[in-house]
Amino acid sequence: MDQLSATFAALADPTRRAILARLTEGPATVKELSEPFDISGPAISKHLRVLEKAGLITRGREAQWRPCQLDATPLKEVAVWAENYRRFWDASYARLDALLTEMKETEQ
Amino acid sequence: MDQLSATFAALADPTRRAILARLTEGPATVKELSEPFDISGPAISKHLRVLEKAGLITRGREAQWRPCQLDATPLKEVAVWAENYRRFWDASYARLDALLTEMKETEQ
DNA sequence: CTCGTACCTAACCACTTGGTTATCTAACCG
DNA sequence: CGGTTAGATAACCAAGTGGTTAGGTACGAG
Repeated sequence: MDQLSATFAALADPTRRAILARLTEGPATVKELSEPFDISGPAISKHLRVLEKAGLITRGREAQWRPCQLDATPLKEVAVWAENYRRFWDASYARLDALLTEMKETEQ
Repeated sequence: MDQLSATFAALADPTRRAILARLTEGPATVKELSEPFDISGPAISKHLRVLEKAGLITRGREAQWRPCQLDATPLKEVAVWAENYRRFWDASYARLDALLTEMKETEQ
């Protein structure tokens, strides 16, 4: 699985997006991350492994805690990818696009 | 499944992203979309249904053809979502963020 | 009407996913 | 040492995914 696919797949789950949102406030332990959710510890562990494999979090080791930290680098790729479609949702961008196309045509 | 999750899930497959990329060049029939891939028609149909359910394409009806057209609206939500994490990958944005936080603190 | 083309649905298969419970390791605390 | 806490792993299950083949529908051409 390529990097972008892994990132999109990781982001497809609301629980994992919520975990990422929580990590914007700073590092957290597995226990802390699991607090807001009504699911078991192992389920959280699985989500964290998916996030880790996608490169969205990094994990440390402090005594019996394994603190998680956000790594947003893959999200930059997501933003860049999505931006390539901006002209298809942004009307003003679409007009600019059409104008540039027209200019290119009259040029020839 | 919420809209954003459906969109991310749809984008997690490279074949579906390739279909979207093809559709930026204009509408296409199912046959045309399946050409570049070495998979069966029904497999393409399934991908198109996923994209349709995610609101990423719309489908028409022209005789025996079912032309597909890109609808990038959900991608705007993706871009907006990702942009919220910009300060975590963009160093200069992070410095600006820190500065604003500092200003807010001294304000009080 | 018949044939070919475009496309869909149905049924099936292997694999993955998101969850569970039960069990294990590792570290701190008395 | 023994007990508690944090967390991972294993085994299992139901549901979903991505693919297949077979067969059906709808339309245009001859």
